[in-house]
Amino acid sequence: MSEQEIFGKGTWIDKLAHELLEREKSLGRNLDLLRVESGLGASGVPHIGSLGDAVRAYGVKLALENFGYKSELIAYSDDLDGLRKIPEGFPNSLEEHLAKPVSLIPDPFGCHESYGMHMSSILLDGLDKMGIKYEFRRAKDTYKNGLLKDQIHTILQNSSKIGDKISELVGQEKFQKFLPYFPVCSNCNRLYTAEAFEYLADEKKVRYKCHDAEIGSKMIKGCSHNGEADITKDLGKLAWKVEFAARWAAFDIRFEAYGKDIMDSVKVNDWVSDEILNFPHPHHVKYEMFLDKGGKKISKSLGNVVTGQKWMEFGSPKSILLLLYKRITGARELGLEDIPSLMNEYNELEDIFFGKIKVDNQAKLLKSKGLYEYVNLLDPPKEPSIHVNYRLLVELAKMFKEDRIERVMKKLLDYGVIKNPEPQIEKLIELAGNFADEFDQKEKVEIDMDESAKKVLKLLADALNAEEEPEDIQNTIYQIAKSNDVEPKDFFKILYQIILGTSRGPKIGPLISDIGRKQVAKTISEYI
RNA sequence: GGGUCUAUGGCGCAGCCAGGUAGCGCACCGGACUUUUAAUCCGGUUGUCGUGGGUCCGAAUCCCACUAGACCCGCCA
Repeated sequence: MSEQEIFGKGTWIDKLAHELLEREKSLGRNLDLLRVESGLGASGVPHIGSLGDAVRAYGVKLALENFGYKSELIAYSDDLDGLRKIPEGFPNSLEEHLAKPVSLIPDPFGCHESYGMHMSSILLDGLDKMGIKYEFRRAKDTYKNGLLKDQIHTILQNSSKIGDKISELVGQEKFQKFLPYFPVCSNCNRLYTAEAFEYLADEKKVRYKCHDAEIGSKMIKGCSHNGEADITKDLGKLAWKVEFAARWAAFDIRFEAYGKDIMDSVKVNDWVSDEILNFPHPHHVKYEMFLDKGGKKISKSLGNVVTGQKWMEFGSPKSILLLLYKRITGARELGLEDIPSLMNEYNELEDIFFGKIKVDNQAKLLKSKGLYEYVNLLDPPKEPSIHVNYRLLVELAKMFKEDRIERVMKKLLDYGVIKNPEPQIEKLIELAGNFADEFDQKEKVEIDMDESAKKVLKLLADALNAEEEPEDIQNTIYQIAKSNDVEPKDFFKILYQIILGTSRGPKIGPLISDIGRKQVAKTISEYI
């Protein structure tokens, strides 16, 4: 690393921003405002990967600002995207809206103006909760207001050249025959069924015919309508192979990250941007998809979505930011079970940042500190927060289901983990508690009990209910079992099953007094 | 057909992108505590970093080739 220069805060984000700046300088472009873009996608439930695209773009914006340039993040919702599949958990009534742009489909939950806005707002809400600032734009307004009209015009005039290039670059021959523009059929409101076959350049209109089309594995009926669409104001959209390019040129975008699944589209769009629209394409970075634990791509229409909202039930917003900023390369299998280690890793980074943990390697020290700053959106706290190991919290939360916050807090004070009950710890207990409830729901164990065991349980319940606190609960249990010819070993097992739902657990005497002996007595009596 | 990623103790992974003492969790072993088990705490063992070359004072890390697996694209977005 000696001959390697280190940029900014030493993370991949800084390196990327540096590359971007070098490129812009060599292109000789105006550097007054460097726009970065993130696409949102409004047809499926936005998962952590969609969030990642925007969060990382925002990171680049921060890095650019840190280098002294003005930058802004455009969050672009493609709400003219047609609905192709009904996502898991959505009503089948959506069937009639298949192939329609998502912004023209009513919100099945009735809380937003359209299906598309419902989906987008889930993502925007996630971004808001993480403190990401953005400028929101949407496809519907973009096309309606004719913001892309010049680019569409140029693209359609060059459509045969583009069609040939697409065929050459990615082997798709479709656009040698049809225009890379999908009008929304003015008669039935459907996209994709209307095939554009001629561009009337003087009038800026495309002629189309609405016919049956295969979307996914489904046949969508067209309405046979013959129509013309005005590209300056009617609804319709460019095919993806050329749409990015039009947007980049129109919005003056200098950076956009992309997932590897759309690599080919980006390749084509870069060419269109450079050669047809005469706008040097934005700088890119490619990232791998997040996979679920089985190695499958997280799909918006499958049930394996991890949304930001779901994540934040268990982990802090910073744990997501850490996940997304720690690296960008490499395929990653991701699940909610990764939250505990990320929560702890954040604490470790904070300790490094505040010098509580020594790191010898200077480059690594810089990088860790830099990462911590990015996770805090380059506005790190002045004081370290109070650290409590997340796994410990989960263990404690498993024990206390009632009055959880209060009881776990008391334990933490007893253990000397914290000195005072703080509101921020309450929040942590809440998160860890949710985690414990979600992942520790052991299937109701069939408890194997004979009559003598029940008798002993009854005796124990009575003892626990007595006004006088038994001196030594552990010993009391042992004695009761022994004097009634029940193996203490088996009896302990039964108690763990009743109290914790497992066949083993922490030492039972203290456990019972922690939970409250009357509470335990009550629980036990339900089994007698 | 095109492309990308992955390969690191028994298992699951981090470290690689900007080279400098190979790390973590689980498992395992020992100890402490325990009137049982477990939990907890302390300590410990476990590695030719997929194969072969190259660059370098120095490679898990960078470059090239190869092998195996996974995924994406070749509908649409």
